[in-house]
Amino acid sequence: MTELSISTVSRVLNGKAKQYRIGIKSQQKVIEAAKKLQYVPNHFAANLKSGRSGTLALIIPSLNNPFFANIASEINIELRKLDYIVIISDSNENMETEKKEIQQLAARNIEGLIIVPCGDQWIHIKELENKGIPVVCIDRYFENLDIPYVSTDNFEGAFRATNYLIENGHKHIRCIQGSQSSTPNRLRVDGFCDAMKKAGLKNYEISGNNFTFENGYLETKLILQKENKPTAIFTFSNTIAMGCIKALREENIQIPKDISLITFDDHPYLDYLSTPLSCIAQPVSNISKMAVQFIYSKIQNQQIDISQVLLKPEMKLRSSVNKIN
Amino acid sequence: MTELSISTVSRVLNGKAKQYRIGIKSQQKVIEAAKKLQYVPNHFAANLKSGRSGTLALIIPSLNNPFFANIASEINIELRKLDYIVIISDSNENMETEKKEIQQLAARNIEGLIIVPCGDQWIHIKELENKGIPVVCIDRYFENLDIPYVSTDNFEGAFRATNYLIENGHKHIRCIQGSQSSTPNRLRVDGFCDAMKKAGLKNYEISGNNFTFENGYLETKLILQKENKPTAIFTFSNTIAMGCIKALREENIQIPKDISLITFDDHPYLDYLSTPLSCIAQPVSNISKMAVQFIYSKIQNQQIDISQVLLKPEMKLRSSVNKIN
DNA sequence: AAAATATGCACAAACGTTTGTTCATAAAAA
DNA sequence: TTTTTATGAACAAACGTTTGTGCATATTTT
Repeated sequence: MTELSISTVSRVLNGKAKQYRIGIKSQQKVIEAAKKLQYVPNHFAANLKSGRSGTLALIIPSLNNPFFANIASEINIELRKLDYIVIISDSNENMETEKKEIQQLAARNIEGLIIVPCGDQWIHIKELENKGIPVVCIDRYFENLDIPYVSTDNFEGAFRATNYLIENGHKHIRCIQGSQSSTPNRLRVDGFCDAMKKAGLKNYEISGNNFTFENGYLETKLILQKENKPTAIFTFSNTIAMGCIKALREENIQIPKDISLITFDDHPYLDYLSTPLSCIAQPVSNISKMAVQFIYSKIQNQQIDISQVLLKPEMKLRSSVNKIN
Repeated sequence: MTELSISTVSRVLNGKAKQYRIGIKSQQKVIEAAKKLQYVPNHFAANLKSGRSGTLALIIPSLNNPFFANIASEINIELRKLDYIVIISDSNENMETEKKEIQQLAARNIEGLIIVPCGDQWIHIKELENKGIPVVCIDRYFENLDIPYVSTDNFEGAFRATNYLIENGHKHIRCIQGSQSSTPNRLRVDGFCDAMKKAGLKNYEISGNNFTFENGYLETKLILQKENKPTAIFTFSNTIAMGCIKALREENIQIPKDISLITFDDHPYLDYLSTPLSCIAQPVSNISKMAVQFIYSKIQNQQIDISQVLLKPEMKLRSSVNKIN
């Protein structure tokens, strides 16, 4: 068609015309022909040769959780801007699934992985990194492991939320936590306990074991069984909060009249709940953008001095916390 | 390592041992060695040769919309079960983005595409199909085009919702619609108008032009400006409904005391809103599963007799519609 | 005018598999 | 024993690019 060799075409289309001194005329011929024929290069062949796949992977625990869906959306959009395609995997909060996904992804020569690890194991993740594939953790991460991460300052978030409750006169507070094996959860526990201790308060308890609706529902039911009900509940995720609200509603407990509620994670809907819910909002957009920046730097072998970052959360006060006494 | 040829290894690992009569012993050797060396085949090379990429694509208008996130999640999980990897793209409700994505995906030799088309153009989609890549539309689709689709029976959904309002004594109803270029929207309009006409009601109007929060907000504001306020509003999506609620709240209009509200699309949160919202719930899970089944059949060149399906929606009554007069 | 240099492009190897074919050897049939 | 058939595994081409190298031809320098 162009009567030019394959290599010439390849170089022009890859913008290496100058480097290989392809004449202007030839370039135009190639570009024209490519348009006319609607030529799309075969990525597989290209990648096979070049080793670059133009593909990144994102593993999150559940696309159904709006918090993660939000992250996925942001990351997806950011990476497209950089001309990467992203494969989104749903580990379903299941360690085995996560491991299998990573295996599969490795076979697809992904250039990097952004992951919200779903458990406390990290060997498989570290192994991937050892193969030279950059990894960045978001939201959940591993302290003392030299994998870059971007997350919220969970300690501070929990600390502030708890203090807010305390300032409003609450002395008996219950926490419903998520997965105990996750670092953010641990830090939230620490932040909560710290605030309570500093205030000299001892009437608190932490229960729960999962970032799920069910966990929130069940634990709240349990809390409501007891004689001595708390004046406030602090849930560690939006899913837990929803379960909690369901249980409270079933037992005819009013928020915040009977029990105050504050939660981690924001969502547009929270404004429209029967009682608009106060929360600790994580900087999802910035977390996503920074994670993308990290992975991109690593792919390009750029050194990044600081690669373990905690961003400040924002407390959004609505009307789910009552001032008492 | 195994002292066997590459081809033998390939065949064993691809389960074609029997077909090519590879001895049991050799098979074991290969499998052992593969394990020991943690061998992962290079998909690019494999796909280059075989033409099969093991990759499907999903294009949706916005991951941030819980309705689509839900679909994405379901489809993702279903396709993983079939050993496919799925690339999720966010067209951002933008036609140009959608076209570009399709181009990019084609270059990646996807074996099929499931898409929620974001506009009224379909040439680029048809072109993809003409290249031999199976396409299935979900939610939004094109009538009179022979591309398979799975969606909700939007006419019936709107018809039933409207009738429900009418049965509750509403005579002055306003609709806030989404993108007029989409088939589901058109059918919802039809369903709504049909129900009104059949009831002999003439006091209705349809406004709006987008499945967005802002559209819902703005149109509601406009509606509230008028002298003659409707007794009920019917929004055509969850996003529109949220915008509508915000506007109503700002103007101190109570649901359902002052104005009743019913919407398309369900969401767990709807139960916990200040006024739990009645809705037409789309069978998301079934839509997703059927779409996967369609695309899988087409990939395997199986004939499917019926490939354009509308599934029945479910009306979920909560408490946002008042009985009047 | 000859030599040196710059310019433009094609050749061919390589990437890591898959797969049709061939070839050797072992077992079965004649 | 010889011929036929079954069994097992290697050979080599091909997939569609990328990229190092080399060979002309054109241009500049001496």
